[in-house]
Amino acid sequence: MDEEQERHVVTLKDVAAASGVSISTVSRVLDDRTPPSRSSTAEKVRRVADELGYRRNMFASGLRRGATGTIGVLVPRLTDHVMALMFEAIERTARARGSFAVVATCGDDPAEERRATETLLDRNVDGLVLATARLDDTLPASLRERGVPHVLVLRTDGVSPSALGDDEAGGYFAARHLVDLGHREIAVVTGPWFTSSARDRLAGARRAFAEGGVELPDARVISTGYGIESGHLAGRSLLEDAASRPTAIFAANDNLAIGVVAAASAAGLTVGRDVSVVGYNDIPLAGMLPVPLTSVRTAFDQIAASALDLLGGPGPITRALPTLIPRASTAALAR
Amino acid sequence: MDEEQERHVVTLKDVAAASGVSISTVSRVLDDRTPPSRSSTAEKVRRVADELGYRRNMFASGLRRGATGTIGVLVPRLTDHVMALMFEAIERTARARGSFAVVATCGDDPAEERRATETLLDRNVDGLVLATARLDDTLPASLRERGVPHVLVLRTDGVSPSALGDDEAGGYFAARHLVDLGHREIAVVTGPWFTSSARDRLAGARRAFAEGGVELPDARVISTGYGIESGHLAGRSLLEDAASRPTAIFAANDNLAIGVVAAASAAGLTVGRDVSVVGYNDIPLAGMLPVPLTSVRTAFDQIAASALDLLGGPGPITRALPTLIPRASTAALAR
DNA sequence: CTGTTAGCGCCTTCAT
DNA sequence: ATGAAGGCGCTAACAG
Repeated sequence: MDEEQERHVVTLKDVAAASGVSISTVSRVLDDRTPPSRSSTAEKVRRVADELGYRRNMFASGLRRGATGTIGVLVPRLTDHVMALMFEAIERTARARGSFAVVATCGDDPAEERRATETLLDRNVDGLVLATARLDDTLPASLRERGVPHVLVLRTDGVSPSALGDDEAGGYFAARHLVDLGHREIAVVTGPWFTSSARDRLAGARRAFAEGGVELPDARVISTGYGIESGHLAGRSLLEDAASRPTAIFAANDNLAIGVVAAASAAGLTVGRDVSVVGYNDIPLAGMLPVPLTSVRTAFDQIAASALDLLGGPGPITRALPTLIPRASTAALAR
Repeated sequence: MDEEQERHVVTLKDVAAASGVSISTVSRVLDDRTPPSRSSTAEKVRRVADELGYRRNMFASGLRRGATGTIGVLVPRLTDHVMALMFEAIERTARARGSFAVVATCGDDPAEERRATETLLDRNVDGLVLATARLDDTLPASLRERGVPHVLVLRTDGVSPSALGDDEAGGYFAARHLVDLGHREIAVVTGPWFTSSARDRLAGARRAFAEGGVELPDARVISTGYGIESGHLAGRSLLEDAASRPTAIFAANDNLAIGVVAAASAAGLTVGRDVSVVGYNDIPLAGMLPVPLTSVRTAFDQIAASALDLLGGPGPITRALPTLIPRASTAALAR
């Protein structure tokens, strides 16, 4: 019956009138940044605000405060499972800390990346989380100059505060696993050379190979995209010639691994028997494939937590240790 | 050298001062909602604004205008590929129309759904796009009462404006495909019974079966979640008994299909030879599996466009026609 | 078309 | 601890 009243947006003024105090008192009582007062006035104001269904107008509040409780996240695409996992982890963490995470996607295009960054900045975000860093990228540098709080995740430019997985260690675990299984003819399919993750995972693999006395000729290293398609192509070129075929492949990303597996199937090879494959990130799908995929699990939640920590104060580069998850796609080398 | 100047945020006042006109003139010239004036003053103001690097303060603007150019999107989770595809389509469409899409995730929990809705509303979004509708859900009804502009996508409650795929038709296409291939022992694994998509896809399948004179006993219908895991379980229970085993399975979602395929592999069956499997949505992964998956392609972009149209004026329920994409996972019944 | 005037809802000195 | 007053940056009436 009192529909009109329902539709009216409740402001501080309404709460003040209803509780018989001034607007500023209400504002202070309802300020969530300071420890809540236990005075009777405060109690009453809170109760009235609740009854009336008061909700702070973020625009007015943000305009006045400067800060907005919003952090902007930039990812290449959300349809990349790794990025979706990363964003969800950031969103969860932000929410737990009382912030809201908004995301923008920009593909792999640096120009689009800048545009998206400005869009996010236009929305007065308190800080920026970038999962898009290229080693040759100038965006982080320009953010540093402009004094924009930001942190890089998953990939770094080597300078800005970054929350990463320990890709070198992960690469080492994956390669070491294959070496331990007796493989000596091993290929590595890694991601785009402009990402620190691709380089570091390869570097870690090289270390394991050196330890195990395994050669890694250049022809056995393919740097490509991070999509399934790329893995498919790489797998085909590695597996087509039966004579030079490796017995194991480390794909520096689960998508790449899935592509490699598809190529192996197409070549009539059974993964886990004829050829071993290790992926990276351990996306949920990895364990649910027809042949469950051995992978290196990235600690997304830990990375998200570090990232938000680094947004607060200036900090260095952190690296969360990953874990090898062995499954059926890797097996001991048939002698 | 003029770092200080760089750090200062440029406001309308600055632009006004620099161009020798009043603030309101600048405001009007820079108003992107009206056709841009070609007068010399306007030209000059635009140039100055550009040089100074003016960017509208969305908070101040939003506070004054009421509208914010932001639409809120609610999905269960972004790690569900279907939802990631849907959101990306909405984001693209929104951007093309000059809006910005923000997303919140809420799992499958109605309470969380309400919380997330309020969070989005608190951010003064101009409208809400919900991909979370349950048939028994009261949220759309409450949004209708409160007069909040909203549209449902992919799933409907049957009342609020909705932009859907034509799930009945899609279910028909999938089942008809199997019938045409000669299968008569067919099972259907569909999604949660509280989603319109699960019910409609099953209804479409039933129509195809009826047309083809194929029986669908209750034991051959499994309603479950929309995750890979659910598909795996359903597949196992359908395929474990060789005597009663169906020769084909329609999974009303690619995740379910992937789970079914994994179960088939585990049971020593080769998909496409021993058992045919059809999925739904045609996520990019579907075509890249070891055995490429036959699927029904959902027109996400078309759905996104309809959704934003419906947000404008009140409208009915639209259904975008899907397309069957036949691949190697389905084959003619070996006689 | 231009400028002047009043706020949008909130926060924050500054007094009390 | 409270209230009064001013203003964040922008836009919408209102006059000229």
